[in-house]
Amino acid sequence: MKLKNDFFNRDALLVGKELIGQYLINDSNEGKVVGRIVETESYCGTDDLASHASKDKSKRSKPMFGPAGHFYIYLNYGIFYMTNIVCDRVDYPAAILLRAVEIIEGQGIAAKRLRQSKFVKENKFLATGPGKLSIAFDISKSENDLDITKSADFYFEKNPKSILKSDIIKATRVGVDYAKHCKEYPWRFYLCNNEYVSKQQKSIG
DNA sequence: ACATGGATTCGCT
DNA sequence: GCGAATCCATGTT
Repeated sequence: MKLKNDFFNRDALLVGKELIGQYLINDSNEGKVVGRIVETESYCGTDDLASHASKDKSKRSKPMFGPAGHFYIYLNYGIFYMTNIVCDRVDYPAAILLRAVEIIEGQGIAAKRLRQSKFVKENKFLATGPGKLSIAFDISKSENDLDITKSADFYFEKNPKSILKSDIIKATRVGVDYAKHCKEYPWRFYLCNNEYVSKQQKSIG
């Protein structure tokens, strides 16, 4: 069952947590790539100094202020695209960064895409980090602001098998040392003992 | 116009 | 734990 607007149109921390275990799907003409989400980070509000929206609405962060269920895609380090899914109500900036998935279908397609990026090493870890995830799912700036509740190419599907609450680890977000007190926020979620979670794992219980 | 720096990844120490 | 690769968006002249 596809996840619809009502799933995403809620508090970003709740959505970030509940996205763990759900499926991200890219249905392309090359074939289908399916990933089980194992790591996310929430960014929300203008008070969150780690969020692009903290400097108020700019041309870049505009999708974060729009309706839930749209992609927010941007280029980082001049190299990697970051894939976010907008949540919560219109005019309240909130999004979930998809940091890692375990690819369970279409590994060959994902591997082929990754091979074309000279910054990614080829191995079985196809989407263990936000940059690699975007390449594996062929997500780039043309997908920015795409409504994934309407798109036939990109969508989320509910995993009928739910994840134990105790298997979801809370942690601090990665790469936001500049964000003053906000860098301590436990707004990162990942699946306990899963080898496809990206490497940095400072759990805070 | 120009300067700045980053929601990363990999490889080496 | 640290540095390099790399380039766009943003903020500042």
